[in-house]
Amino acid sequence: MLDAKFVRAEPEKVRQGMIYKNADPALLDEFLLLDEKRRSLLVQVEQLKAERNTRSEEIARMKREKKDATAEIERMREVSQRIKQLDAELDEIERSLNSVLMNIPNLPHETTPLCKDESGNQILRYEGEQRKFDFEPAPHWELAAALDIIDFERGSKIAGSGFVLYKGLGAKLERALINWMLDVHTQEHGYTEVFPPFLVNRRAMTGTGQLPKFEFDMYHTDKDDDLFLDPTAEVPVTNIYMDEILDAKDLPIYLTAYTACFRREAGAAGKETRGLLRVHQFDKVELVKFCTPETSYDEHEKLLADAEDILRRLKLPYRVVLLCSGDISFAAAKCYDLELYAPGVDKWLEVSSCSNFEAFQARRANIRYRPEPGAKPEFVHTLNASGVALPRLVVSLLENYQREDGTVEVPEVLRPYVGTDLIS
RNA sequence: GGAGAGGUGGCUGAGUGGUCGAAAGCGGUCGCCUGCUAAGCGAUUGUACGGUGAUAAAGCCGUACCCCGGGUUCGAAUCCCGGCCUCUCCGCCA
Repeated sequence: MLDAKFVRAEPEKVRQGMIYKNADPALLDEFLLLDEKRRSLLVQVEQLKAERNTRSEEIARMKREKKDATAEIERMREVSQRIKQLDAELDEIERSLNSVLMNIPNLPHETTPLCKDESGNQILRYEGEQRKFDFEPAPHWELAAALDIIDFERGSKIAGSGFVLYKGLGAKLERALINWMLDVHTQEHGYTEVFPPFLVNRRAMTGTGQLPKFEFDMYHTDKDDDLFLDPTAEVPVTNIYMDEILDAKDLPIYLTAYTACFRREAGAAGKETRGLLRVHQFDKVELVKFCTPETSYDEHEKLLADAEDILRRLKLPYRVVLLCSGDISFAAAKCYDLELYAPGVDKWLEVSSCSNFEAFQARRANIRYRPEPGAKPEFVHTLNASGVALPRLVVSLLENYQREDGTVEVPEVLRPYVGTDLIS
């Protein structure tokens, strides 16, 4: 969330940012009104409480001196009643205030293009060679079915549409990609591997910004547990340091994690979701960084490079897109997308979002650091990138590495992990 | 799942209704001392919110916070209820 003091001091900046992020600025007006109310009520309650405290001391003194305090106690009863009333009112206002603030998005960074829809996205560059085919490239679902490495029908049978059963070398390819990506990030990019819970509680989900706005997008266990399935490893990993004060000398912290990711993707169906393009459960290797505000935009560029490195080593054609204000997520200030080309479906597929959240998540999750010993704690900046998401990577890989006979070559870097150079 | 113990400041740990934002120690910061290091001496040392200060800072004032949420009471770290978490023992289980 945004800093309430900042919102109060610079409402017009907030309003502009909200408009460009397609948020309703009425929320801002509501905030300002409630904030005003809260402060005037707070002053009243605190005065009464100050009175209660001094009179309470007085009563204690009288009792010690064995004097009769009945009259004083009688008057205190009224004061306490009044406090109880005002406290209840205040509590309600604070609840609404908080809920309003939680629904105000992060503001776009100055380098994020301002535009209300995706037409403002900027394709920064194309990388890698587009393969020239001398035959018609098949879509991945045909390749996978013929090779018997992915069984879409049986996945649906046991869980529902959007759930995939990998089989044989398909399963092994999935595992190989996960292991290889983790190895690259830990051994060459300086990340520490973590393996977090796949379910998280409401607090964690709120910390990274998925809640309260997007509850409907997530799988949720019953009311007794009130747990959510990770939609991305960003959630458990970013919240590792929830309510902690980190030491400045430990920053930046680089973490990488594999998790399965679960998304309801409600309402999505049809052509865009065929095969592996959009599924309810998928694997992903995630990169998460915690750093100081001064370094976060440098770290953001490095993060992008780390994610890109995966695609480069696999020798797949991709492009880098700078997202505009209207297309970046609720919690992000700036975001690059990496899109892989898939010749079988002839599409650019998003396989990574590389975002800087600045202090937005840290403020919600209460993740701070002490710039130097004795100094006041400040909020860290958090960043994350997919490094990368598997299904669409597999799509691009199968479709780019296919041969005319329907077999698929294994990219060189993966051969030690898959144990073969050809899927046939 | 059953039985028990417990959750207090950055950490350890005292505190069973008013004089407690909380003893003591450790750690941190500043100063002194010391040829260096270690030790020693003195002082200081939580956070949030609000008021005032010029909706700058310092300062000053106030309120809240002893796991969380309720309750009892004129008054709660302390008593009562619910929840969460940790530990020990038993049971169950991969």
